[in-house]
Amino acid sequence: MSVQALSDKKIQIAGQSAPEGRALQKGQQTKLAIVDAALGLATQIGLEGLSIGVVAEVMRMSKSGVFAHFGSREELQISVVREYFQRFEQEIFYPALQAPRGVARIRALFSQWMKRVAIEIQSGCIFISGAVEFDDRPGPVRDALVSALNTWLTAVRRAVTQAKETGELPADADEHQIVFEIHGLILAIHFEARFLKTPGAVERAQLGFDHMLSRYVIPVLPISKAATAPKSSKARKSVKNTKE
Amino acid sequence: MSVQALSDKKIQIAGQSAPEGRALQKGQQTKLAIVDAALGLATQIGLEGLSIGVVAEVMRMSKSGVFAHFGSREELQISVVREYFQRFEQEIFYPALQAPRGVARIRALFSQWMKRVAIEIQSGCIFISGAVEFDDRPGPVRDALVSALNTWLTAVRRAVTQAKETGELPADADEHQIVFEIHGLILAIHFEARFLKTPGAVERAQLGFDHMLSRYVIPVLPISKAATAPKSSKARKSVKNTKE
DNA sequence: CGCAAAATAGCACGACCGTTCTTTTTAATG
DNA sequence: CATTAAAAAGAACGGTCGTGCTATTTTGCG
Repeated sequence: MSVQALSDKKIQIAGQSAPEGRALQKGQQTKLAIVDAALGLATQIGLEGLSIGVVAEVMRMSKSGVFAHFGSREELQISVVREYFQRFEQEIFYPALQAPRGVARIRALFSQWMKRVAIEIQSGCIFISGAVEFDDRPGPVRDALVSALNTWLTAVRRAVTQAKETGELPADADEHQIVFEIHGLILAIHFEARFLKTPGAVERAQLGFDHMLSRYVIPVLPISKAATAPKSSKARKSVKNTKE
Repeated sequence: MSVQALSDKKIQIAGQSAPEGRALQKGQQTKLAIVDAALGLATQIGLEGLSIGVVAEVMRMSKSGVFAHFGSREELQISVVREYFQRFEQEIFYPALQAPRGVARIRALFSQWMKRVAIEIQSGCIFISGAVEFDDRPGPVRDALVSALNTWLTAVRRAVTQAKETGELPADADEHQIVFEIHGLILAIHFEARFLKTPGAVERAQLGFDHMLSRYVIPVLPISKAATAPKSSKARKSVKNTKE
């Protein structure tokens, strides 16, 4: 059975419960456990450092046992990227949605992001290590990484756009520029704290963020703070398309 | 002969010309060529991706022929890091020294740095990829990277300090904070341009830099622009300790 | 040229890698 | 409980890796 066929089977199973009504608890269950273990490893040693042998060792399984769940190492890596993104969503994006639209939500997003980064100073970030590892290595893993990153950055950009709509940020503010600078601060934390072990990186990023925002935020409230632009809002889901 | 003994011999040769007056042109010459080839490879595939076999292939040499020059892969990696740093100095730091002390030199440093980064969008930066690869992998390679990076960042920080001394930046400006933000912009270029292939990253970094500087720069000149603080200046060399 | 040392090549080793094929064990259903 | 498919293990493959040996070639000097 080829890798393609194996992959198709997985999709089929996941797609419509089971081919002949069979339950399939154990398989999916251990697969999730493998991805979890692989994710833990990948944050430390990177996606490229991830080897089936090491994952099998951690899982106390045979190499072929692990392999059978994915059909290829690449598929395992992609599963890890997807899982990482989901947790990213869960831990950063959704909590920030509780803050009201506008600058408050931008602050919440940055705050949550930094909270996560502070943890990742010890464990590492797959998006950052993956970006370096797959800089110029085309393929599905790179595609998965780019897709996840773009989705995330787009979500942050949308929060900035909303702050323009609420009137807290000037209409000519460039959301791409703002997110670019925010991203830079996050990357600098990783670099200085995780690699150089320089203390105070998180505080410096926070300071840089405050400086940057204060450059944009309109101090006096225009007409009414609650006068948000209504705008059309289609049904949305996940980070990519969100209701709120 | 052990790796240690081999390494000692190299040091001895490099240290005092030759053990018995022998000339050693060819060896050093090909060694430099190997490092050059390895550097070119490392910028693309990273220091970890660097294998003696691939280097040998590029050099049209045997693996053992390449190996003999370094005694270990690690030593080859360290040589690459050192060479990269020297070129970094040469292409960014020294040209920027032609600008007068103060904000002008900070601008020159950032400009040269960005010019280099713009090229590295295609080729890659060993400092960035190395930082990710050796995040939490102790050893001499990591040490070499950290040392080079700290030297460089310290040099940039010193330029900021000088701008405070010339009175162009306020005395309470935090050079570490400023360099942190500059570094973030550079990292964001790499991420967005090299990985995400987002256009306009260089321009965004330049804009972010201008914004940041304009937040600090004192618009009206205090007393006299030429009234620089004399300060004690010991003899200096290289990026680490520079006369000018 | 001839000779010694340096530079390079050749070869083999043990280790780990991803993957394939075959066999055994486990799990879920009738 | 028996049956059957899923899940996991086992073994082997070709490959690349860094490295250690030994042999050969090349280099530079008397």
